[in-house]
Amino acid sequence: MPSKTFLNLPLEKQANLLNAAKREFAKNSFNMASINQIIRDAEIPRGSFYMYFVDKEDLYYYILNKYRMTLFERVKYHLKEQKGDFIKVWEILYDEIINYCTASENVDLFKNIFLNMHYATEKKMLLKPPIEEITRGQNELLILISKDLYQSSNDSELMDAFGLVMMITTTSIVYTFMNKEIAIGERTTFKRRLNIIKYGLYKESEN
Amino acid sequence: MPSKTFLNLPLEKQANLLNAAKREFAKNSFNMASINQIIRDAEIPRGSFYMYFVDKEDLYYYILNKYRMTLFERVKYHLKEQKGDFIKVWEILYDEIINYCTASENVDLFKNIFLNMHYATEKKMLLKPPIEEITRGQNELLILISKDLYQSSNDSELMDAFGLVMMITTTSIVYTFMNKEIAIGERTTFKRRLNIIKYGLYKESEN
DNA sequence: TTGACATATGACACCTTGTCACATATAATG
DNA sequence: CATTATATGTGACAAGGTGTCATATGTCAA
Repeated sequence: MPSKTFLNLPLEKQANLLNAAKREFAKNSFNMASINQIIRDAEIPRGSFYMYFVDKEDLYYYILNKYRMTLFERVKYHLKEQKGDFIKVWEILYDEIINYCTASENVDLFKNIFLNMHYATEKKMLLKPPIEEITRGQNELLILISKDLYQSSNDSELMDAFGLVMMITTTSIVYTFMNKEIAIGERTTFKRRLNIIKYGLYKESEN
Repeated sequence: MPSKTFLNLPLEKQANLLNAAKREFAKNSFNMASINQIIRDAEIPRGSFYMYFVDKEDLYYYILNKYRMTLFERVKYHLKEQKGDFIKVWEILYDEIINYCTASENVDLFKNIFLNMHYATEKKMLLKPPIEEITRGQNELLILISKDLYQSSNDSELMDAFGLVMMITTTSIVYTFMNKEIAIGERTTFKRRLNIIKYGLYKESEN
C-alpha cells in the first residue's frame, strides 16, 4: 500500500506517477520494469518515489488491486442481473474483460499483467488483507448466488465452484494474450470448458 | 537451452552448476535469484556461465523442462495403468506430486517454482518447441485416452478436457504451497472440483 | 518568531548483469 | 612434430539498477 503521503498528494500528481508506472509496466514485464524509468518519465526525484511506495512491488499491486476492486463490483452487478447464475456471469464477464483489456490503449499493459500473473500475486492480494475482509467479500457474493441452481447449496462448496469458474475464465483470457493463432479458437474452448462444468465430463451421470 | 559447450561438460560439472542453481532458486524466487550467487556457489567464473546459458531465464527453464519431461512420462505411465481414465490419472498424480515436492529436500525449490509459475512460463515452454513436437506429445496422450468414457470422443475436445483437469490439479497443488491453514483442506477441495468436472455443476442434466 | 512536523531531494554505496579482449586448451592437418 | 584452426576458460569493466540518508524546504500551530 502507498503511504499516507502519496494518498494526500493532489490527484493529478498521483495520476501522473501511476500513469508513468502503467506505461512502464506496459513496455516491460514486472521483472524488467525499472523504477528508474518510471521516475524519469514521471519527473519525480528518486527519494520521493520511496516516500510514496516501499518498492516496485508495492506500486504494482496497488495498481492491480484497483482493477481487482472494479472487477468485484462488475461481478456483483452481473450476479444481480443474471439472477444468481454465476456461470452465466463469467460468460458475460469474459467478453467484457476481453473487450476492455484488448482495447489498443490497454492491451500492452494487460498482456503483461495477465502473462506475468502468478500464484504469488494471488497470494499477496488474497492473504494480505485481514481474513475478515475476505469473508465479507465472499458473503457479499454468496447472498447473490441462487443456490437452487446447483447440485450443492453448501456455502463453502459454492464458493469453491465459483472460484473454479473464475479460474477457467481467467485462463481463457490469458490464452487470448498468448498468441494470435491460439486466440482465434479460444472463445470456443472457453464455452466448451464451461459446458463441462455445467454438465460433467463423464458419459453416465452417476449421482 | 544450454549451449553444446555445457552439454559437453562432464556430467559432474553440469550437476555442480545445476545444483548451485537449484539452491539459489530454492532460497529466492526467480526474480530475486542472482546469477552472481549461483556462480559464486558453483565456483565457476562469470564468463563461463554466459558460455553455457544465455541468461538466468535460460538456466531456469532448462531445469523446469527436465521436471516437465519426467511428469510427461508419469502421465503416460498412469494413463496405461488406469485404462485411459485421465481424471483418475490426475487424482493419483496429485498425491504423487505433493509427496515428491513437499519432501524436505525439495520443498523450498518447488514452493518457489509453483508460486512463481506464470502463464509466460507456460508460453515459453509451450510455444518454443516446434508445433510438430507439441502435436506429437498430444498424440502420444490421445492414443492412451479411452474415448468411450467421456461425453465427447472428439480429439480436440478431449485434449482440452485433459488440459482442464491438469489445470485444476496444478492449482490445487499450488494452493498447498500457499500457506498451511489453507493446505489442510486443499485435498478435499481438489476432490470436490474433480467431482464437478465428472458430473457437472447444474442440478438438471440437460444434454 | 520559533519550534515541531511532514515532505522533498539527489548524491552515494552497493549490487547486478552481460560483454569482450585475451589466455589457454584440444583437435586436426600437412 | 609444428602449425593452424577451433573450442573453451577467464575476470576486469561499463552500464545500469536499487534503497538510503543527510540535508533542505515547506507548513502550521502556539
